[in-house]
Amino acid sequence: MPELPEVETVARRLQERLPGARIAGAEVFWARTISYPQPPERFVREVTGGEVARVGRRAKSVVVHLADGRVLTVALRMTGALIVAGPGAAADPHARVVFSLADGRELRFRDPRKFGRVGLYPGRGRRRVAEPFARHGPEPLAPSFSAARLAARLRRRSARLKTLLLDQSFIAGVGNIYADEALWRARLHPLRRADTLTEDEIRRLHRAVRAALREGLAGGGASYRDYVDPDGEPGLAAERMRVYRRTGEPCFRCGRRIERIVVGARATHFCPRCQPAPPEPGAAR
DNA sequence: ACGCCTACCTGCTTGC
DNA sequence: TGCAAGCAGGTAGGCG
Repeated sequence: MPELPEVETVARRLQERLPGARIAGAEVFWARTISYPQPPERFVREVTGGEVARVGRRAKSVVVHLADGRVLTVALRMTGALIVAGPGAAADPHARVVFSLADGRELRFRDPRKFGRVGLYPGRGRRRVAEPFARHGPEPLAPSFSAARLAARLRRRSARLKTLLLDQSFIAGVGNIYADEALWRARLHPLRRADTLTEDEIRRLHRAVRAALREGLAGGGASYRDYVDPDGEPGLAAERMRVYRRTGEPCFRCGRRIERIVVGARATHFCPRCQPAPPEPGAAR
């Protein structure tokens, strides 16, 4: 699933080739992909004529900043991909939204499972449209995301660590894969309650989240199967995962077999020795 | 605030 | 070999 490192990688690749491009038209093949504005015809009308200024990322969304200040947001969700196709490229049966660029290229949003969302929002300032990232938490890789800041947020919460890491209003950009990887790095059990962490454990978690995301980023965001970059190239395989989907395989740190449990309906992988169970009720093994 | 559930979706894997 | 069931999970929204 595209999480922060994958989305950031996509955004950087697009930043290399999209700025200056003018959107000559758009076609929507799956109406529900458009989150705003509605109906899709209005989205098409309003996006047409836009010029790409730069491409960035917020949370797990690619954010295309247009020259007039509006932003085109693309939430890749599970299987979404943004592809830059040259003139004459074969049609893609999974394309949900296709932007034709004035230079003859196409920017395609392909998304087999149709979970992804594309929106066009006014820039800051005027208008009272809900800002698309109003409820999102801090960016974990931002310099301002300090251990102290994380500590302050954790102390207020009693939820389980795994649940919190997946909560986009708590921290933006972490998904199921990097949540498990970060908890393994921090040697923290996924069911630990946030407000029970010691200062040292908080520091470990802070470091671990950032290290896991940075390593994913360094690998070109290659953590999942459906990933393709804007050239349509698949990422590297996910060999660097320490626990994710390694159920029954030995822990890289201690050799103990990795276990899989379900937390909040999400598959969760951890090492029962390195990540000791919380001494709370129901925390058997 | 939290946990739990359902819905949204389709492709891949698993099991018989 | 073929086919059906189940799994995968990001996020919104509803309920207790």
